[in-house]
Amino acid sequence: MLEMNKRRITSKELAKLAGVSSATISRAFSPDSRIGSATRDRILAVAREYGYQPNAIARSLNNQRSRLVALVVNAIGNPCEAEEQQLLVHRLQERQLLPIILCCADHDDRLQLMRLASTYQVDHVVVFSDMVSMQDAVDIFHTTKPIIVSFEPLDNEKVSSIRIDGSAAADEIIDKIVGDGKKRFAYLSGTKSSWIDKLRRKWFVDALAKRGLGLQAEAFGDYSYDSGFKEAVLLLHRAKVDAIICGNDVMAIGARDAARRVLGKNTPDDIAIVGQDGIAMAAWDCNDLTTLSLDHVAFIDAVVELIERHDAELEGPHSITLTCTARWGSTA
Amino acid sequence: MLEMNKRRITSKELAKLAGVSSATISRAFSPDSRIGSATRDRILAVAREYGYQPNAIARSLNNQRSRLVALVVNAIGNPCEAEEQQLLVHRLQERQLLPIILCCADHDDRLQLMRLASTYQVDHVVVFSDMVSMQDAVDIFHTTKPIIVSFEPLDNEKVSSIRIDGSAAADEIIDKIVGDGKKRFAYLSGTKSSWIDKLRRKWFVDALAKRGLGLQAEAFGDYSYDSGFKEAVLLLHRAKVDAIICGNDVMAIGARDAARRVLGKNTPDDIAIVGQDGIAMAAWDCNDLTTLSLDHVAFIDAVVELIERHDAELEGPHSITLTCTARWGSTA
DNA sequence: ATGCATTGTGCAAACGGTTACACAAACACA
DNA sequence: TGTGTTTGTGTAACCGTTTGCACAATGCAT
Repeated sequence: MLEMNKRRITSKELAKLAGVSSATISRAFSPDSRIGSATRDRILAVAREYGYQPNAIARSLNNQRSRLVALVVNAIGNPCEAEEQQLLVHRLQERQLLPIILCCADHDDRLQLMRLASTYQVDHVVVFSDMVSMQDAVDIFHTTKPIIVSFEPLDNEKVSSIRIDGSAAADEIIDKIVGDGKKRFAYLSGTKSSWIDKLRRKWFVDALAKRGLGLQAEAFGDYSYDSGFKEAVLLLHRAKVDAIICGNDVMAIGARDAARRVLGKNTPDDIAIVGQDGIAMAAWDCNDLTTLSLDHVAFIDAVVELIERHDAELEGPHSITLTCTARWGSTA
Repeated sequence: MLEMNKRRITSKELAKLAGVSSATISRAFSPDSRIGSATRDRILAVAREYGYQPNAIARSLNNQRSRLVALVVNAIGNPCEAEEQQLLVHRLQERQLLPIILCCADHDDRLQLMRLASTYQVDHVVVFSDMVSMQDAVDIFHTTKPIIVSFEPLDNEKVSSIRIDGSAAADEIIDKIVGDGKKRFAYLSGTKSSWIDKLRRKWFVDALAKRGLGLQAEAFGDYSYDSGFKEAVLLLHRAKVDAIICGNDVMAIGARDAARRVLGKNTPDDIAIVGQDGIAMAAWDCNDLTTLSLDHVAFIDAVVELIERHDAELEGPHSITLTCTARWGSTA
């Protein structure tokens, strides 16, 4: 049983116990370094006995490599991001990389936070949030390996990006809805300043335009269920629409509830409702949402690929494009 | 504009630029250290100019204080934890503490992961997951400040804990359901090995026992919507019950959907369904769940209080007890 | 003028590892 | 037996800070 409250043993102390120098201890813990296998085994045995583990902080200082990854996210609870976050965290951990979560609603706080994380010499930065200016991120993390950003492209030697293309899927969805006889569309955006939201909106607006249609009404929420509910109520009172395209799935669920509960309109007959993201909850029986969805696994695969590319010093930022697909539910 | 790809400037280099020693640089960045205010101002100005920020890794090595906090969680996406995680992350960040997320389903991986995090000399450990043995956690993190564990009590000088008491609320809920004429109860557990799940189950079993009732049937899920749905179907085919108490809200939503969709039974008339956690989604119009809920803010307040207690070296582990309340919805 | 706190700064030794370099021992080959 | 390569280990410098100690300069009371 290890003693409590005792300082962790250092390599120098272990060296004395094993009758070697601290350099040899270090080598015993570095996979491919010149060391006799007998010595290594003996050291590892003694290390286990005394509970020795190399201090990652000291190691990082020397290596210039912290194995820390900053994850900049909008929110942790939000299901649209959570599934991806979860996946990414697992993939990082498999690679012995530790994720530091930076999560902050307020703009200035976010900058402060990124500055703080940058002092920890993180090896990589993944920006999931489209609320942070890439230029700010680059300025703050200019000493790390390239930054990976989910969406917003920025022409900079430090930024690798993942582009999302949902235009084809939006086209299919609009096609179906128009085929069902709907004509009066509304778009319910996420946050106003969101880059990705503008992009998503464009896919649908373009798809409508192809058919000579436009938006009859528009509103802005904040990606939350409550905002979806509230804005849908206002929207439906304000304008006569028979289809609402929402900025994400959670707002779509809110809008669906609002239509049903407050206006007595049911999907898909009275009104069509479309989400975006393709989160698991969208497929739940009680929701069964029609949604423009992105393959989360493919997305995270892409992020991991970019990280590995950076790790391998195959620098030069890179860009990967992913295509969305439609998930057909009973709401449109 | 800062130059790209350039090594971060060090305190020694900045010292040269400012015409002082690196010790003085350090003092300029330490709030209460003996330094002339003129010198400090000059240094901060030069630092800003060259984009200097003290290297937190080096600082941690020296200080024996990393300002890193390990958060051991079951999953990131799971809404029951996500709300708390989100809150805690914010509170930590306010205190300039950076959270490292450890998230892992598999038992052995989890131990590996905790060992990895422990090499980063985290200052605090918060265990949100009831899937990890506290004894393992203590063995691994025996050099950090006391561990904070959400639920499972362990009599150890390194463990502070937060106890949850839901017995009174369970009593109220059972009272209401029995008053509505229901008699045949089932309990749908979360994971089998979960400590907290056993506790929650006990609250309800005790409340039933008080009224001379027992469980007619029982099943085990994994806290997910899908498992709630599937297990409820099996359960309702297997046994005649008119009330299902679920281990968390998400399973309750799954069970409600299963009852309605597969069996054609509606809440609360045909069957009563109760959740636990009190997540935001439970209050959504489409769910409106009756649930035994915990005040997340109070919970995180308690966690933060324990962390500050440890930080202030008012050591000695401490224990805080929180009481759950009932949230009344239309499902029971 | 003298002594004595007080204040501001530099020097150098930590903190706990890694690694370039040096060197001895072991082995190869003629 | 000597030369050359390989292998395993130790020495010491370094990674970028913090901080105890020493010391000069300043202020203040005699």
